[in-house]
Amino acid sequence: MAGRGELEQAVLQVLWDNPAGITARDVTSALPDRNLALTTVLTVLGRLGAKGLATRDELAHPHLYRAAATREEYIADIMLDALGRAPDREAALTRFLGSVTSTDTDHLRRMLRHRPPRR
Amino acid sequence: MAGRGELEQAVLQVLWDNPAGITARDVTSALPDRNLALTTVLTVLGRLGAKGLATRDELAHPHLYRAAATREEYIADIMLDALGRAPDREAALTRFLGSVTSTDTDHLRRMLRHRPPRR
DNA sequence: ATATTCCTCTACATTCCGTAGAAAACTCTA
DNA sequence: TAGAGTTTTCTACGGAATGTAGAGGAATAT
Repeated sequence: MAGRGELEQAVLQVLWDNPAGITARDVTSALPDRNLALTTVLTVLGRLGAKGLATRDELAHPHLYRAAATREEYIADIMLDALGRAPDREAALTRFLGSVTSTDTDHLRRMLRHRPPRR
Repeated sequence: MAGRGELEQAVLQVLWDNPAGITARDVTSALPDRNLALTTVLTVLGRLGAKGLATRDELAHPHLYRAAATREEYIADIMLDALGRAPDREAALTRFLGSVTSTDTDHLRRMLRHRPPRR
């Protein structure tokens, strides 16, 4: 269950930008264009928590919220989830490689060189 | 805009399993557990068409429906979309590689060897 | 021509999301 | 310790997406 909504995404971004934790009020301030009520942000944070995408430190007052996973973990999870739904992983990976930029393939090559194949 | 619903996914699967095209009635038959009305399937097929995920041959009677993209293209698109939302593509790819199976990395290595780096 | 099958249009219930007020709980300060 | 201010919870509502399908017109078959 991924945070699909626009606002949920925006709030997640704020959480990722504040890894040390952030209060609901400061999340609101971090999204000035939206002019959100504090309770709106609290609702969204609660929903993100219910989805396992955010955690909160209730010992702190006001509560501190954090993203449950890093941005990269979140992205990688989406990618892995998609890949996992492919009946033929290799074919999906092939198609993926075919659409990725050459910079990406360069990165991949370098990374794979540093993690040599299991033998 | 991805076909996010459960039923839409199930119908997409049927379309992928029948690349030559399939009638709405046969889609219904392919999902016996759901016991769906034919019109339900037609509605879903229409929605998938509106989303660009399915096409139909109206010259045939009954109409023949097909997936607009292969399963692999669909999957790869989701992966690319996720990757595109990463501020740091390299970091996301690194995390992705870290979670993928060793079979997957073997495949990737082989594929990358066949598509040498642009120089 | 008529029975059968198919397709379109319309509709309704449910769930998710954006949004926020009312009221309870907590904290600070005089 | 009693307000005052802040924070959190609960409840709610409107709009969109989705699952579901009937009514009735359109196409086909016999």
